Amino acid sequence: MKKILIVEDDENIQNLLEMYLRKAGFEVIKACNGAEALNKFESEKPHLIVLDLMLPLVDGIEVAKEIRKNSNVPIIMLTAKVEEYDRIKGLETGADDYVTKPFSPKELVLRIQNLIKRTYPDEKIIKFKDLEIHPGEMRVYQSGKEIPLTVKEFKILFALAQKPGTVFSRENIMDAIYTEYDDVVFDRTIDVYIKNIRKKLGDNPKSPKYIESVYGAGYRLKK
Amino acid sequence: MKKILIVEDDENIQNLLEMYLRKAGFEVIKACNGAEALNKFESEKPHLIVLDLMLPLVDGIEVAKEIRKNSNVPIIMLTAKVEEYDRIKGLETGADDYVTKPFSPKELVLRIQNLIKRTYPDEKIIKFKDLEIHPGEMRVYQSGKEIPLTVKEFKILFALAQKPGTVFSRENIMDAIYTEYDDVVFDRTIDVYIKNIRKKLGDNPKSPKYIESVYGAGYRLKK
DNA sequence: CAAAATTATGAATAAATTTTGAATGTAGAG
DNA sequence: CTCTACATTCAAAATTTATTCATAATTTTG
Repeated sequence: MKKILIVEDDENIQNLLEMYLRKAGFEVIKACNGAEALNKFESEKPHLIVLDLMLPLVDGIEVAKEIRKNSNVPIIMLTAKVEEYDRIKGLETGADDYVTKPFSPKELVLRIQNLIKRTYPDEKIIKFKDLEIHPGEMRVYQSGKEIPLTVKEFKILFALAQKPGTVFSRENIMDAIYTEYDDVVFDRTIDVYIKNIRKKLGDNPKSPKYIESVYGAGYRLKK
Repeated sequence: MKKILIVEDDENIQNLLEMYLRKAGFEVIKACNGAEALNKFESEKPHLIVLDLMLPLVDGIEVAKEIRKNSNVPIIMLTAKVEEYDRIKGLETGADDYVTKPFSPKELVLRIQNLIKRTYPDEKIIKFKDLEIHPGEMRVYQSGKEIPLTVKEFKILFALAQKPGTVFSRENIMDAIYTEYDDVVFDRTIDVYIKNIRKKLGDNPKSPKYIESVYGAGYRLKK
């Protein structure tokens, strides 16, 4: 989960942004002037900074420069007017992107997401024995050959692969599969998923290569 | 290579500009009145328009307004005199920049290059199998032949093509299509777009060449 | 070893998702 | 205003997946 630092003295904008960003799944930290921004930057180490150009006391550009001395954290600059944008557009301000007020929160969120995605390249491919698990593609490859899994099957294998060797109870596994609470499913359903995954991977419960049954406890990947 | 539409009734200026622009690596289209300008704009989809304010029959401002109804293509307005510039400078004319006659062709070329750079930051043609996706022109070519897509269809295909192989949820896709937050659309609308894109590309959901359905998750381009 | 508990599995059924053709809504062009 | 293109919704059909169930197999325990 990515941390965003909002540096903005207008409390309304601050709160608006916070709301949208939280909704988009980000953790939010706030600062309302340059000094505070630098402090929070040091202590919280955010993954991205949204920085108002016009700040009390210290200019946003100065803040950006200061941060750039130690870090390449992506910075999105908020500018109040188009003229301001024109003023700075030629400058080396250290910002990675600009958004002009008034802005659409949705657009800002999109830009943030893009920049985050660009800066912190993707989810990691998990390798386990001859398996490759690609979360983005929702695909599993076995010795390079794709094994088509359903979404639930994929999620289970993915969950188990987070910690090979660790036992996952059926309840653990259900938590990984179901996003909603109300979806109560019979315990043994998991067994069927496991059976199907094993079948597709050519695995055998008696002498498993991948998925071990742990009697009375659950399942785990065999290390 | 960027296409510039010159709308100018003075043939000397037309030719002068054409020469300079070609030399600077642009493709040049010409029109000598408003009606022709609008036609060429439709058919040629230029990346930038140089528009004379004084035109026979229809005023340049009217042409600009007309174009602005459908497009944000950058427009540079040519004005004959400083007084004229004063007359229009406060108006919302839809122009992005103004150049006063007599002008130095070099300066105009510079301004065009700037505006192009600002408008089309790093436009890259995406190639995917036998498809070519041109973001600037909003066009898709299949084995060199243009496949006419609507704006939304184009945006979806473009979004998917950013990361072939990666699954895009319907929500992801909607984010790519809709810029405003309030524009909430029924989930299944995406399915219909996909259907239409497939139809136009001659793709088949059962054994897709391009767009794969991922049951329970979304869509992705088949790598 | 036998009883009890747990897991494995094939098959049946239920549920969910996708595909599609058609209907409806909407805005712009002529 | 009508015509057209596009966006959107709707609903039925086709497809795929999720879940349950019954029974067999296996493991644990005493």
